[in-house]
Amino acid sequence: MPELPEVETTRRGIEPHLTGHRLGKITIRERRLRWPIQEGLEGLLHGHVVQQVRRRAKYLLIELGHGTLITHLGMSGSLRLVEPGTALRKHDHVDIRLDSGLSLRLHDPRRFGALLWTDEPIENHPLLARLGPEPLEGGFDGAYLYGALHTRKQAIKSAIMDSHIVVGVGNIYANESLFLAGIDPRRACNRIARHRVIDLASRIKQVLAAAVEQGGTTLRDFVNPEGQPGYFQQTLNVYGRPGLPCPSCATPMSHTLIGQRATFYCPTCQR
DNA sequence: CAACGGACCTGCCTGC
DNA sequence: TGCAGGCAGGTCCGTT
Repeated sequence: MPELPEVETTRRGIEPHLTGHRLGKITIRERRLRWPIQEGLEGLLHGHVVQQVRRRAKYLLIELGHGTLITHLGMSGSLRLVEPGTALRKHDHVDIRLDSGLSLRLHDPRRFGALLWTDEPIENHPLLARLGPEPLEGGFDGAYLYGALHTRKQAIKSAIMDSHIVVGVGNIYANESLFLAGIDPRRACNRIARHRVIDLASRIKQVLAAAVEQGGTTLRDFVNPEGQPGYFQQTLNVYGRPGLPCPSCATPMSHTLIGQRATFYCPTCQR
C-alpha cells in the first residue's frame, strides 16, 4: 500500500497526536509481522513520552528519548488513531494507548510490516544504515543520480526503486516519474543520456512532492490516520491504465513486468 | 560488487 | 456457488 507519500501522509496525521504525549497500555494481539515483535516491547514503551515522529525512507521513527520505535507498513499496513471502544477489525495487530485517550492502531493484513525497537543511534540500525538519500532532500539531485546510475546495466525502473540508490520510490511513482521523463522503463541505466537522467531526478521530486501534497494515492483502501483517502490517483498518467490512451499522444498504454513488478508505459512517448 | 529470483502473507478478482 | 490461479502499493536474502 504505502510508498513515500502515503508514509509521509501517515506521519503528518499521527505526529500531532503523539509528540509530547505519554504512552499508556500497549496491546499486542499478533507478534508475527515481517520480523516477530520482540517480547517485552510493551514494557519498553509504557509510560514514556514521545519526543518526535520522523520518517526515514518508508520507516516511521517514533522517538521516545531512551530509544526509537521503528515502524514499517509493508504492502498493506496502516496506522490510525481510534477513539476508545472502536471495534476491532481483523488484522488490528497492535494498539498503543495515549494519555489523550486515543489509541494508535496498527492494521496489517499481509503482515509484511514491522515494529522494532532500538536504543542505538537510529542511523546505525542495520535496516537504515545503508539507505540512499531522501528524494525530496538536498542529497538527491541530477548529478547524484547520474553518478549512481551511469555504469549500471539494469533496467532504469528497477534502479530507481532500489533503496540503496534513492529511497521512497515505489512501483506507482517509479512508473509515473518515467512517464514524465519520457524514458522507457526497460532501458538500461548506462544507455540514458546524462541530461535525461538529470531530468528524471527532477521528475521524481515533482511526482513525490505533488503526491504528498494531495495526501497520497488511494488505489484500494489507503486512508490517512483520520480515515480520509488520498487524491493523487486522479493525477496518475500511466499506473494501472494498460490499453487506455496515453494522456499525451493517445497511443494505447503498454503493460509488462520488470523485476516481477507491473510496469506501465507509453510505447510512443517513452524511449 | 551487480543483478535477479524467491520468499514472506492475506484478500480480492477473474475465469472455469 | 466453489475453487484454482493470479495479482497487489515492499524489501530482505540467497544465489548466480
